[in-house]
Amino acid sequence: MIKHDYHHGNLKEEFITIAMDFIAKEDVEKLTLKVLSDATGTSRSAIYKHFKNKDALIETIIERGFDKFDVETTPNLKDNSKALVDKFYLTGKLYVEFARKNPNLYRLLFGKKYAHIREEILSIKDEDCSGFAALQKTVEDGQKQGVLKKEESYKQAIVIWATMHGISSLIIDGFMDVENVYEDMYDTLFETLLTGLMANKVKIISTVPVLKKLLQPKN
Amino acid sequence: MIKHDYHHGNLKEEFITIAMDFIAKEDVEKLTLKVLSDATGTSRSAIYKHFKNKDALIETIIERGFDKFDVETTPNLKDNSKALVDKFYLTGKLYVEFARKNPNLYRLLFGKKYAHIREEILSIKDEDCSGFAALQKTVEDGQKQGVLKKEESYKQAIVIWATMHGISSLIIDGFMDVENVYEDMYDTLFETLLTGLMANKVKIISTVPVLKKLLQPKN
DNA sequence: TTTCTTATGTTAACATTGTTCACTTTAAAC
DNA sequence: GTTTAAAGTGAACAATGTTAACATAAGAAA
Repeated sequence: MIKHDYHHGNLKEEFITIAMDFIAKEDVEKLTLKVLSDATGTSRSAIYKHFKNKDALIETIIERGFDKFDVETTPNLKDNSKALVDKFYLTGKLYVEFARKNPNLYRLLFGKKYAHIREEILSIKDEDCSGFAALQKTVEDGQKQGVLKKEESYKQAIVIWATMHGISSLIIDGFMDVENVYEDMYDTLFETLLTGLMANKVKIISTVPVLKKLLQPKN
Repeated sequence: MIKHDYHHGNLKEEFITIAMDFIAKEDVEKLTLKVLSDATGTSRSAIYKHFKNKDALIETIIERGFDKFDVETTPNLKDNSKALVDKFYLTGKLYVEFARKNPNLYRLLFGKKYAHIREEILSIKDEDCSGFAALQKTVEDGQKQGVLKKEESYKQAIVIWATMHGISSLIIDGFMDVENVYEDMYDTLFETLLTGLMANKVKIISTVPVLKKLLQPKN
């Protein structure tokens, strides 16, 4: 007679941890209930005592994922000790680096497959707390300071996001072999973006080397 | 005794057609062998007489998909009757519109899930024929004409692609409700991109209204 | 302490998935 | 006309998510 460990303790949290660790290494598609039951030493149906179904676990993963994403990226935007363009530069870099370091999680958060779950989560969350809201607010600050062109802030924010999302996706989905030239690529991308967004006649201050060079007055 | 239609005729091509039609409406993930067998009135294993496995069918779909994509987008880049910036503007627009009209196919072509199949296909195809090569060449033309900044053409091409891929992905993956303001959004995006890429001192000609306005000399 | 209830686990079973295998039928080559 | 290979069939497999009936353990109630 095999002795079973009933009442594992904190099995629910353990499922979540294992799932997140798994996604850190492999694609969400490969995360099966068997993976979870094997890792916890439970049966394949044990999870249903803690989650309604697999999607409910995924939902939790997405929530945690967005928390992690927010913690690693948005604080920069709100750090007013930094020059405005530097905030954009650094936050953008952190964005791309998050995607590079957590490709499977990034795809889970920003891909199509679980869009229905994401939308449910984001509709509940306070919209003003989202990263995009912080981005848009920073764009508005930039316009007030005369650094950015006067334009609908929503549209400018989308342009910035699309740029960062684009380069991140190309990298993690296998279209670029940029392990080495990644920083160089990012600088070119950001220079182009910032140049396109900037207003003309204002002196802009930055402490980021590549931006200093870009922003120094020409002829 | 049921009479079976042995030797269907062109079942292989029919599988491909049905699969492409399916993807035009629903996500690749929902394309099962049962869908194909039901639609053709065959058994679920019939497909194995024409394709090694499901992935082999997907491979064919991806090949056809890239053909379709190339036909609908790249010819513009090679049309030298158009002004250079207009080529970029129009091709970019066609790119985003392709994604909007064929979201499931776009995701299949440019997503991660079947990246291994895509890479196999693209490694066989003549690289110089790819859309990216055409883009890079146009970038080089732009530099020669003094329209674009002198910069590594590869990097500039990546910047353009990332921008278009980013906005396309955001739209089709459910982050923007731009059914109405889509053209407006694209114009803003393109203006920003072009402004960032342009060289300074050259008069640039365009017949696209929004670009005319952008390019007319200021101050 | 004993009993009851509920949370939390188990096993067995199901439909659906892609896939393989032995078999059957048809078309065409000889 | 016979043979052969191409192109279909159905049964079976393992893996998937899921459900249902059952088992156990922990803690509240007696």
